[in-house]
Amino acid sequence: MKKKVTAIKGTKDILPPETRKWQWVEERARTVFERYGYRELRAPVFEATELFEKGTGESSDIVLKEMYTFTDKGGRSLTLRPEYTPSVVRAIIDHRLYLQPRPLRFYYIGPMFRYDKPQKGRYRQFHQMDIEVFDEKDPGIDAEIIQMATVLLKQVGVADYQILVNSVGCPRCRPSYIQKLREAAQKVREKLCPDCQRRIEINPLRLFDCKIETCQALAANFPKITDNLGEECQQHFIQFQHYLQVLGISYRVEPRLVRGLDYYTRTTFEFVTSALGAQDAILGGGRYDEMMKQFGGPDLCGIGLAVGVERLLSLIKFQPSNPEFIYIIYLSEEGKEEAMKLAAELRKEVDCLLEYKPRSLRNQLSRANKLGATWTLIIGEDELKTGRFTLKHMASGHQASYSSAALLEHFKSRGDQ
RNA sequence: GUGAGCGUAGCUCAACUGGUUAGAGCACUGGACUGUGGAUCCAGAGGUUGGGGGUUCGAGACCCCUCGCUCACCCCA
Repeated sequence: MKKKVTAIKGTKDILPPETRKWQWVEERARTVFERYGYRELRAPVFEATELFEKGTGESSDIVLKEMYTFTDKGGRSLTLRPEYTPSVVRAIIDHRLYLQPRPLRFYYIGPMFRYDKPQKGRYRQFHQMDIEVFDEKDPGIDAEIIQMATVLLKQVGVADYQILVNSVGCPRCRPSYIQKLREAAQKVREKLCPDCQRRIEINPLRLFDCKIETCQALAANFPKITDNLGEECQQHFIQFQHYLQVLGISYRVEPRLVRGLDYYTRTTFEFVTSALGAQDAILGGGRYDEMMKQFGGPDLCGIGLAVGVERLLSLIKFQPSNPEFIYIIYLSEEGKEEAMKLAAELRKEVDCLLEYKPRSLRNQLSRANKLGATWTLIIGEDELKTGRFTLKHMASGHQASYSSAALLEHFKSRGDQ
């Protein structure tokens, strides 16, 4: 093999027939999102780097080490979006969308970019289906979003998952909790692993995530965020869970569920599965009540979720079948011209494939068979003489002759069914 | 960024302890077969064994470097 030009690390070509599966999932997602009142908002794939530094958060792993950042010819620092939420917030402020009747609901399906080391279920270009709600502080919406996600999963035939929920508090109650947690960890610092010792300063919430047994045992005695929420956050969390129960959704409170984005407040949640390897989250999200304000917009709260399309697809066994089509066969120049005209007509009603390499009848039938044609339409000497063309159903071998008008009528009535 | 495993034809894989000109199945193209496909048979095309260096009379195999893929850590979709 000569020097290869390949897709770059962590990116993938999505080829037919795999693309059918994507279209199928995307279509179902759109239908569900629209049904819950969401409308599509398409933002650019790149933004000012600053948007993510402020939005996603300077201390998040995403901003610290995972962004595709570059300088354009005008000297601006731009970044391929690693997530969607800051872009929507920016668009809302940009276009004063908050002046429209609120709450606002948007969805989007598209690629995201993170400079991560690729592994199972994790790519540098990956795709998310994302929904966001602004200016709805009632915990009912938190529950509704989760209920909608269960509907989406059901629509695409995914059943093997668990719902984890948590509350991470807000800027009023979280700092004092973090302080408490740090103090508890400091007392047993010597017994913790080096990683955990670093976590005490950097990200104490991660102390609960350590895989080492001794650390886990110690962490079990650390104070939990869910026991240290402020009054309002506490009420929100209780109500949220109440509404989940009202909607008949089973879930597990997981106080360790922190999520890597700095901006979350109160509700966070994740849908996990055992079928994905180490990257077990198929969908995740939460509330970000402070973001809009931080960008100088109005003080509107927000909540959203992102579904990982690759991860979702890897759980879906189903492969949609190819649509039916006619492979048109001809045997002479005169037949070719008739075939071209007929194909143009028939395509108003049915998929047609016409090929231009001269082949024998046998050869063309063989090719039609390989390509999976539902029917072949034969235009040979006899057909040209009589003006009646032979339509052959490939699976059964049954064939019959039709005038061109009758053919069109035949497929038109099929389409109406 | 750290660690481990793996790189032979488009795909799946062979090639003994290092030993001729690196093979097979599937797929592809053509033919047997000039108006009836799926089957069978024949033929063709397809490789710098990821790349570079080293050891050796001799390397697909052994050693070093490098690139790529995969999985895991961190973190996340």
